[in-house]
Amino acid sequence: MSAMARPRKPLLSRELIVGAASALVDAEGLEAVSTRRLAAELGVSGPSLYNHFRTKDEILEAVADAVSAQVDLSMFDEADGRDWRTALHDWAVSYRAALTDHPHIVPVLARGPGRRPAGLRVADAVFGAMVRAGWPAAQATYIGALMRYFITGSALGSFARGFVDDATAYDPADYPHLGQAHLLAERQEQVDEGAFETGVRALIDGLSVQYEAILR
Amino acid sequence: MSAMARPRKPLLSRELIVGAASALVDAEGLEAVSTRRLAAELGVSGPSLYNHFRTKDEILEAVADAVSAQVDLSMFDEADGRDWRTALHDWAVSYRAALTDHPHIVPVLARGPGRRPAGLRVADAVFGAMVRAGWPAAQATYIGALMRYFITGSALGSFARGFVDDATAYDPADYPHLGQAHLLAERQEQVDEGAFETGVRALIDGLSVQYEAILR
DNA sequence: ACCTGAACACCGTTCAAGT
DNA sequence: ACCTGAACACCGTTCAAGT
Repeated sequence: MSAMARPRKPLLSRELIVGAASALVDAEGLEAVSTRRLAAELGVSGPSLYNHFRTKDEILEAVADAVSAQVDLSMFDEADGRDWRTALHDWAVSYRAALTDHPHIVPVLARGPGRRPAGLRVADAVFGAMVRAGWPAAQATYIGALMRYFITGSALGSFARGFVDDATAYDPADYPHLGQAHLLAERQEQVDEGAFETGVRALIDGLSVQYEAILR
Repeated sequence: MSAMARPRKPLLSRELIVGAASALVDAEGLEAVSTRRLAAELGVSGPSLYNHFRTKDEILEAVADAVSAQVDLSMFDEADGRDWRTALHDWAVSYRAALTDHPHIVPVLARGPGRRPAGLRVADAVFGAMVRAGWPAAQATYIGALMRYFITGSALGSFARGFVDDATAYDPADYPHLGQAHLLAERQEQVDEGAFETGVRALIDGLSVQYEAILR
């Protein structure tokens, strides 16, 4: 025995590392993830991780990609036959659900699709479906982008979560219309849900107006 | 002379610190801001900052708030008389401009208004103007939230910036519709601009539909 | 009150050494 | 190939000491 430097079977793998990192992020947040802590969780020493990932950031990117992989894309299948409006709405709901399931990784996801395979698959599916529905390529690109803006923005900056649960923080002399802002903290999810649903509906209704104009 | 522990006039102030931090964030990004580095920029030692702010995070919050303070709110003045649609659009453009002027601080801003005075002033102005225009309080809350989602999401996750400028990164077999994705990196600002303008227009058009329905 | 240097408990990452 | 401990150059924050 003694100083077991290399076992015959690898102790780690990318999958193992991503799994432990995901669990740690979900349980304790992004700040809890240090290479030493993550390695300890896996029963190895810190530098071992560098045999499988080049940087800590690559590990977090992989965690984010695993979340993107949970987004349902079946509504964009050619065989599905859903109207582009319905498909876009259902996708937005599925996307948001994936993000609110793993809120702590959203800041990483919000940086853009980058090189993450699942994130790119999402962008590809939306673009393809919009083009098939008759949108010009340029607008299809815009739609993929703007939906992403809204969905990640909503998951990241949850409006209500942004307010502090403390009446004294909001002097009515300073903010005449926010008298009950501290109440928002209590009704957090309701405000988030309502704003999200209202926004998705508005976006799709508004896009419909442009769609009709394009088809004359 | 020798070990000057305390001068008769303070070397630092909150304003001085926020100014130096803003400059550093703009020039080199969030990661460049360490308490030691920031202090060096101000000609003092690291721990000095803790006489004026309780944590480094409070300094970054103050930097974010200074950006919020640059957002034009005059379109929401009662005397301005602009239609709520026009006011919302003009405000969104002003808000986005403030964020793209200081892109590195957006991740901090996107966390929500929290206790930042200028951020709260923005939320207050939007809410007040929507209520005055005839929106019920609940919808006015939603509108403030969803516009913020979209604007910060757009500033944060700039779609095009998210793609890598490297043709080999995107195998057409994996992403059948993203064949020219690497081209997006070149047309970065154009895609961002187009997606933002399309999205704002869609949001406001869609809200108009709901507005008409509410007024019967 | 406001600054200092020293110290504490951390970081991400590199690297020679082991099997 | 894959793990280790030691080391490097950092972190944010606390605190006693100085004026």
